[in-house]
Amino acid sequence: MSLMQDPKRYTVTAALPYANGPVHIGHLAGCYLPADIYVRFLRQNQKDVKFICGTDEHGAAINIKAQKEGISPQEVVDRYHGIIDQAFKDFGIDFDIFSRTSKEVHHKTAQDFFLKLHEQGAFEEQTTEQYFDPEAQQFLADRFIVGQCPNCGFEEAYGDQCENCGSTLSANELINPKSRLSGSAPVKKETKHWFLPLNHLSGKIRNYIQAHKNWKPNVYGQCMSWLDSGDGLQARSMTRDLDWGIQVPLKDAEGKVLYVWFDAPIGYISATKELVGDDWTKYWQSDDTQLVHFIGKDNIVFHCIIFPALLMEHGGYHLPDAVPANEFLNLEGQKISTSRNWAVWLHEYLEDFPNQQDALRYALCANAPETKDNDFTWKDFQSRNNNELVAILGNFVNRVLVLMQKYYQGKIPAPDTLQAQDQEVLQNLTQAPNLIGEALGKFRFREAQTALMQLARAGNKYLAEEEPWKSVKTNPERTQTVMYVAAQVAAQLSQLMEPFLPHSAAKLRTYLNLPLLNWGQLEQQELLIPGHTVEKGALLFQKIEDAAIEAQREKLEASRKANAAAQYAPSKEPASFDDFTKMDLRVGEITQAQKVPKTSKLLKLEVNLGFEKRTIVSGISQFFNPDEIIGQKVVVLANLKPRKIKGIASEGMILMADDRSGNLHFATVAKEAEVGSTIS
RNA sequence: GGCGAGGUAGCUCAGCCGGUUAGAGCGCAGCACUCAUAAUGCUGAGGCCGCGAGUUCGAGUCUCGCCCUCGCUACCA
Repeated sequence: MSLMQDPKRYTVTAALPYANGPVHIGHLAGCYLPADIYVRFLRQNQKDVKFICGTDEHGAAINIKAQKEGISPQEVVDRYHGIIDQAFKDFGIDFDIFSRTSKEVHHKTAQDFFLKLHEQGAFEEQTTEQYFDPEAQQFLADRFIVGQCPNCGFEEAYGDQCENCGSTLSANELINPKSRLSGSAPVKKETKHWFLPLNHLSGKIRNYIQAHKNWKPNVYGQCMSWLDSGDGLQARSMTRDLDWGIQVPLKDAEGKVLYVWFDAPIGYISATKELVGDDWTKYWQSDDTQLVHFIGKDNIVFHCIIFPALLMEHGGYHLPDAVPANEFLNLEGQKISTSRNWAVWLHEYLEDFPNQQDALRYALCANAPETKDNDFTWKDFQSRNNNELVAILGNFVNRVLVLMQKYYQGKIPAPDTLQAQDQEVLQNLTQAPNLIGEALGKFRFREAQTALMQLARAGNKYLAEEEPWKSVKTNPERTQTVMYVAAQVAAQLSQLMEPFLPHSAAKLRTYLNLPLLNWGQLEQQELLIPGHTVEKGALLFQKIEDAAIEAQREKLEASRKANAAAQYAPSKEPASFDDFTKMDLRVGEITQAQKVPKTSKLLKLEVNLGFEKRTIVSGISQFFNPDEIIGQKVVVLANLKPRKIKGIASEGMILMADDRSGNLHFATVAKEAEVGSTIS
């Protein structure tokens, strides 16, 4: 989506951060930094733009966090809203509004939106059985149920996933489920919910997506993948049984709230209302507005399919024009993980590197995961800062300021006749705004920032070739010309840096006594007229020493060690001898093995137990080839109730050792043990 | 297993509506310079463009198959 279409105004949103934790560099690189750069660029172009964000404060995870810490959900979201808001301010992420979904205007907006859809008959009511806590008298969201993981035996698995083995679960699969509210055993009870059927919209959605073939391949591809998937688009429940969130505005909906994924994107709309009042419709319901959603790749489906579907059903809305989703940023080769504390938190970064937010902005933009997952390393961060920001950009500016002071007491000299090389540099200056602007219009932030840096490189090259420190002794007129040209480069940099490095750009402009100019004005060559005075200034960027980098790596290393230590599965509850004797454990021998078609983990085994042969389906094919395990002696749980897996009746279970890396090994017996032997 | 996105110099990444000798930054090796945070500039070495077929006068660039990484999804009792 380029600026060429020249819409009347822009609505730019950045994904609402979830208010149950602080934000880290992955969030910044993937979403907020590119959004901020884009918006600063639009503003510098005098565009009518509203940059919208805020915290997403509903949903079960916040409830849980509150319970864990013994405080109210409101206290949780208040705390993290504050931390996140401050972090964004510190990094210069310059929203027009940073709101929150707990605001009244949002509750009202979301409820009205829901009611409109309801009146239009957009929802299907469905009654299903859900777990209900009789003691707390409420239905339990998946995350409110704990129980034993059917995969790994972990006792504290949640109803949506097991944090020990990482598998995705449904609450019905948990063994001995317990309510996290009261600790009591939940009962199944019927409950009604409002589903948005997406299937009848699939044609419209497909047309909408296909009208945007220019979207990034990762975004377009994932949308089409959803539309083309075998089952098509499924109906999704837009409500939940929960007491934290936005009440479903219907009579028969006591204790039910809007699903966070319904309410969160509407938060963009509410925040716009809060910001501009009745004018909000211009930013959401007018086709001469360009609507851009910056998100991470985890949000693609919601922003490209579900949210547009909601807007379509409601009617009257302009649909998103661009969704420049980034991929993920890894940290030192590993996935960023909040729970494993494998992250660089923004607020902590600033404690360690005060006033160096532009260094991080620069490094993250230079290495942004625009087309694929990227890796952030502290060493790369250091070299970006030291070799590029300090050595190329900062150094060039400093050279100019120092020479200007030394030769002309800060007064811009009048140029003599411009030679070819002077004109070439000046021409570079007039072309740069377009070059950078075009890249930004296409959401190519790395490319844009590289073009900016090229200008500083050109400045250094120009000084090295013209050597004003030599000519000053022999040819004052020539020196004046060279310094005049060099000063123009510094001036242009102070303007073009603004979207990327706003703090340093502002500093530089004060050194140069320049205001922030419109992007359109930057094509004029003479930003600094002869006679204009510039200040002595100071260094724009600081070098980052090895010790500081080492300290950060040690911090991560500590997390790594803590994680490794915690990786043993926790001990289980005591069991009685009776419990144990219920298990019929036998020695068996694998006599046949073959892959189950269309699965990645399953092997169909035939196991000889001596008195009979059993068919057992086992999820081990990622660790063993069928051929290799024929003849393998194994321990079999023989009296496990048979169960059909992928249409095959599995009559027992092979016992496996599951190590801390998740590798499986056979629990086995001495070779001479006879098949069919009992184990006790 | 299905779907999607990637696999290009030691590292991080561009390039891909097919077209002469494949690019950038960092790192590395030389040289030059000293105004500058020992900063800068120049030159150079370094690439079976994941593997194998095919289409074409011509393929990182298109088609098919395979391998690897990441994501979604099915599956593990």
